[in-house]
Order: sequence, then structure tokens, then C-alpha cells
Amino acid sequence: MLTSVDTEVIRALADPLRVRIVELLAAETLCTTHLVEETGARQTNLSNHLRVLREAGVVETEPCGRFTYYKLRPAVLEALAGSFAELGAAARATVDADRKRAC
Amino acid sequence: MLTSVDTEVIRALADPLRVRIVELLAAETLCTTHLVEETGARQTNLSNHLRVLREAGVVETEPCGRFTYYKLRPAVLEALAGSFAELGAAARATVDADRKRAC
DNA sequence: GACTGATGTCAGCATGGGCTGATATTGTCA
DNA sequence: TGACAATATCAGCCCATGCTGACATCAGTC
Repeated sequence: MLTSVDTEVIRALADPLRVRIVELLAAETLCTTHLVEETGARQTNLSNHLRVLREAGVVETEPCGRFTYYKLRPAVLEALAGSFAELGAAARATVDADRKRAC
Repeated sequence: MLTSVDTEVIRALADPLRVRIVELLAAETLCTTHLVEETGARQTNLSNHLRVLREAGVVETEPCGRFTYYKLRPAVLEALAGSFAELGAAARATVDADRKRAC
């Protein structure tokens, strides 16, 4: 049985700015100020996107004085990669075997 | 350098019904009639979602008389899995090394 | 060629989600 | 405690997108 893909997480990643955030965080744990600098987006806007990522479980926060560090949760990305790898493998098997349902 | 994630493809997959379609197609190449039966969605609705998947390059069509078979393009899913695996690995390295930018 | 079934396209409506300015909250420092 | 910096939340606007009914198109059959 295929592990069903978590739509919540995919939707969180279905936005260019959020993907950009994730790519930045993959290289380095950053706080909101850095993300504002790096992306050029408004603080309010970023905060909204970060909340989406947070609620989807893609990132987690770590308060540090006045600052809030954002870091990725690798397991979520790895699980997603695994799901797509499964789907891809199943799809390849289906295509290779030309397995189709008769009309 | 990380291979940037294709937002177009992710957006195409950021819908429960489209994910359902992809999961069905991963197991078996189907035509529209089958997808209508399996999902319970209207034909028009399905046709719209299939177009999104088609334009994103996730599926391809194969006309067969009056019917149209839809099959997945495994390479797209595998590429996506690869991108997320890279991101996940980078994220894990960053988190493990506690690599963070000073404020 | 006429009919039927399969499929795609279009216009319209409703909802969701992104962006913004204003505001609230929280922590630091003097 | 008061001022300030960092961050989150809220309300409102606007655009993208999903769903639907109506219609168009195309292939197969009689």
C-alpha cells in the first residue's frame, strides 16, 4: 500500500516564497529578520507564510531573546521525498508494464 | 547547489482530488470514465483537474478511440522526490550541526 | 449521414489565499 | 517602569482557483 501524500504539507510548499524560505532554511537556521533581508518581502507577509509552514509542521521555532529562529524539520521533507519516490516507482512499474484498465 | 523545487508541479499536486488522481494512476493507467467512477467527481471537474496535471507535465494522454487514457510521467515524480530528498538532507545537516546565522 | 457516448472548453459564481497597513504582544535594555 | 526592537495578529482588499451547467467537439455505430 502506498503511503498517502500529506496534502497539508504540499499545499504549504506550493508557493514560490515559501519554497524560497525552505531553501534558505535548508542551508542555515535563520530568524525572521534574516528572512526579511534575504527575500525582500515585508515582515507581515513573511510572518504569515511562516505561520503556514509552522502549522503544516515543516518548520519549528526556537525563541532566542527578542529573536525567533526558524529551522526546518528534516523528517517532514524526508517523508515527502519518500512518498514521491514510492509514487514514482509505482508509476514507473505501471507504465513499463503498460498496465491499463479496459474501457 | 540545491536543485530548486519546481513550484509548478507542486502546485499541481496541492489539491486532494489531484493527489487522489495521481495515486490512482500510479497503480493503473485509466481513462476519464474510470476516474469519474473512482473519484465520484463530475466529468467537467475532473477534466479541469486533469488539464492542470497535464500542463504541469505530471500526466500525459494517450487517445484510444473515443477514450483518452491518462498515465503518469514517472520522471516528474522521481525528480520531485530527488529535490525533496536533497532539501531534507541539507536540512538535517544544518540542524545537526546547529548552523545558524547570528543576529 | 444521424445518433450516441466520451471528452474538452467556456462563462459565471463562490471561496480561498496572498499582500498590506495598522495594531497588539513580547522581550531587552537603560 | 518606559522606550524600543522584533515578531505576531487582525481586518480588508483583490486575485487566483475550484466547482458547475451549458455547449462544442470528436470518434464509433447504425
